[in-house]
Amino acid sequence: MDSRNEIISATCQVFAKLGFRGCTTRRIADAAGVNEVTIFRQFGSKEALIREAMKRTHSVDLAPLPDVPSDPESELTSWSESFMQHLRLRSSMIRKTMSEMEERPEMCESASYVPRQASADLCHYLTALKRQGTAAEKFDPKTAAAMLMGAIFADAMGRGMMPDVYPQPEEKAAQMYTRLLLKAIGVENGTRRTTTKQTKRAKQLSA
Amino acid sequence: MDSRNEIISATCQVFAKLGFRGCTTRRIADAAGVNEVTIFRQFGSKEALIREAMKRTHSVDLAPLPDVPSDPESELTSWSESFMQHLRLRSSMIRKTMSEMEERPEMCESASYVPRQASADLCHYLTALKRQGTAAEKFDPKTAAAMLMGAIFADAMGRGMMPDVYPQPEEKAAQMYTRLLLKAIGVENGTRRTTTKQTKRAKQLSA
DNA sequence: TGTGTAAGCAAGTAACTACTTGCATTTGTG
DNA sequence: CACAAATGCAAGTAGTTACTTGCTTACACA
Repeated sequence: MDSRNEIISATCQVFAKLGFRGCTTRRIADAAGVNEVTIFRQFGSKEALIREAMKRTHSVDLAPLPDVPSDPESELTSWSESFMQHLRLRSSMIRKTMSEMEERPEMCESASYVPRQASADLCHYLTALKRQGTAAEKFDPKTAAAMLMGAIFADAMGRGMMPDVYPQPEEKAAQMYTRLLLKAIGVENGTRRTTTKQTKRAKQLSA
Repeated sequence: MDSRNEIISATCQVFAKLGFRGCTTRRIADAAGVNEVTIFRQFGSKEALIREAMKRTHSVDLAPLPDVPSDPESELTSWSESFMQHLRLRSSMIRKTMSEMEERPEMCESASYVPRQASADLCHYLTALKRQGTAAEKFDPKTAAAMLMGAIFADAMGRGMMPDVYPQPEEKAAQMYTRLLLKAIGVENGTRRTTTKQTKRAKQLSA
């Protein structure tokens, strides 16, 4: 039972580094400190192994977004920061998955779970802001959500390749995108400073 | 000289579909309708071939953005649309390139040329809007540029995989992101309707 | 103490990889 | 016509790939 986990986590590492074709059973065995045959005895085939490994990788704990918004700027900022952090930590894996998906559509299902969930959560929150009247402008929640998530996604994927194209400092980027979005939908940045508790929570989440 | 071009364009196709490791000399030869040895006689090695092919792929004609903004909404929208179209047409190639870049950093230079250029152009335009006073809000041009480009990039990369996450209809998406950004930086959508000529140009560019 | 299960090891299979060699054929040019 | 360069074809090299087989070792549990 122990070797099984060893193999799966090794598979994730190797796959993130080299993609499907580069993720050979030999390399997995070496990384896992396991004999190559053990892989086939445990999982039957390379494909089955990778399928199994993908299931584990694509699961997350995203920062929650309250049902009724009370401090949009700090709530949204901490959500953005946790989303950004999630993407950054998995950027290699995400790049590989996106690249293989056309050739192996079955990977799509598990891979798209997180962004789908994030989009739904964010849409729900933005809709609440709109209904509350906190957001003064007319806007389409789905478009606004796609814009914020897109900005964060592109930053997480592209900054390593071209750091000068993205805002500085890196740690403030999520906040800066969030503020821009809030302005776009007409949310005043009169952050309710009474809710220090919430600000605290935001900070610990982004850490 | 003809077989050379045939081989290079075949390489681009195969690479976009299967990535570096999947882009075998056998497959390239088949796609080019050429004997495999011809590849080695012409280019010496697979690596040299792909290097050559990448040079050709990563070149573009992006819609120009005027030095002095006159109709921000239509000008920016047509730019966004052409940028989106460019990304969509090359989405497979871009995905593969992004995936291989960690393993083959030499590909980065040619691949990052277009987004760098686009970012510089957009920043320049947004700065002009700010200086003009057309943009009422305080904002960082680089952040704003990264946000619009990020939204467009994520849409171009992700819509095929999860269409329900992105705004509908697809053809209006670039415009919707652009409008949101303009609101964020405080540009009134009082499009100067006198400049019908410009609107026309915008439409033909996006077609 | 005996037994079953999971693991290691060594070796081997058939297919595929990048790349090479030798020779025949085409093609454009003087 | 003659010559050279570009290409095709058939075959082969050495390495890698996914996956298999047969046999041995180690450990848990009864």
